[in-house]
Amino acid sequence: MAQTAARRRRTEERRRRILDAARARADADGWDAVTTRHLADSIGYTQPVLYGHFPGGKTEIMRAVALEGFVELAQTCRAAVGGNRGRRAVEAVAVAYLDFAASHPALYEAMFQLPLDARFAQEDAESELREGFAALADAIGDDGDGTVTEVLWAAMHGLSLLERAGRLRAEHRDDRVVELAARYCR
Amino acid sequence: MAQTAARRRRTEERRRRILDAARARADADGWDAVTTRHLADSIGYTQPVLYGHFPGGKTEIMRAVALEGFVELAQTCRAAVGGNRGRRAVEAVAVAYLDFAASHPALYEAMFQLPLDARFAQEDAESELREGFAALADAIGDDGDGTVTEVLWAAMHGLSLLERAGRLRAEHRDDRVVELAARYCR
DNA sequence: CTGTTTAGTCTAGCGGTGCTAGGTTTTCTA
DNA sequence: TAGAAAACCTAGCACCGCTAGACTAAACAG
Repeated sequence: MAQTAARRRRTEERRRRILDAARARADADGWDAVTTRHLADSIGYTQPVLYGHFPGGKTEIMRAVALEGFVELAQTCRAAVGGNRGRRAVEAVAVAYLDFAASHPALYEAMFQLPLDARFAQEDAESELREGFAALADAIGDDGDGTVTEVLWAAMHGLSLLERAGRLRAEHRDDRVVELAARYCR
Repeated sequence: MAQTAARRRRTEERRRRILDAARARADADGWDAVTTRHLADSIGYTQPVLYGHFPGGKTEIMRAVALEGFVELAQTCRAAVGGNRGRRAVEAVAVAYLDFAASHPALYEAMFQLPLDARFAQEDAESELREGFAALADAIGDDGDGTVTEVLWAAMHGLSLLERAGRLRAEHRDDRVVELAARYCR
């Protein structure tokens, strides 16, 4: 039985290594470069071992990475709001959000862009996602039905993606944040 | 020489069929379902023929489709603005933009999400993209340096993507448009 | 009309992908 | 220590984007 626990520990540890390897490779070279063969190589095993940990294959691995991303993003947004209120809060959360997306491109991509199962958001990630949403709503003091928060979220999401795609002028990033905050405080 | 013209016409026609087939298949089943083999089949030729028309392969085909999308989107936005001014103009353009993205998902994906060459936007599509951007700027009467227009564009872009991903409440779509227009008129 | 060049097209194949069936080895249990 | 169970690997499937080289049809020159 003691060995069983050790085994479980090893399993858990290897699961971690798979996710870390996937995330590292994805951040470096994009998700296309994350292949099951490379992933298996990087943990010192062969392909089928991956499927013991993630029966759903590459898709499930990406899902697991994305899920961690939702947790981190919600925490990041909460921390950014801190004691700020009104315009300051919106600016802080916007900066934090854009920084997060910019500094973890592959993670953000897994969270929002990859064709993961559509029902994904409604299950595991739902609570994490809602937590992040609530952080946003608090930041702008949304006391309505959440419509304003949805629009703010969409704006930050769009800014993240267009910035990364190089379609917005990088030198105007701060201006955009200011502009955004001015239009969404209260 | 007359035959040469006929040949060119046939070439042009086949190029059209390739693009149409790609776009149709992509809209139906996503870009992953657009394979060079299926594409060749659907025009009645074999794979290498595609590379005679698009030496860059699948990527170049997607690029060509995306380019047409930029033209259509710019026209759509211009038409939507029409004689409207202020808040009405923003609402009209937002509705048109979101409708466009929703009704041509694969086209929109090719335009903004697929990992096409980064320098893509700076070349062919630049003028079309700028045209669409100008239409937006006009709609909101942006007389500044374009920062506001960038933020509005990002908001619409984000709304499009989050809506399609099923992460916004579909029944609140009109509310979001109203909210958006209220915050970006003037 | 004939021979030659050129353009168009196909066959076959490369290296890569995600994924898996089935046999082998290692580890744990009794 | 013998047998059961878990862990792991080999080998292979069907598919992907893409291309070299052979073949055929059309255009041209004499």
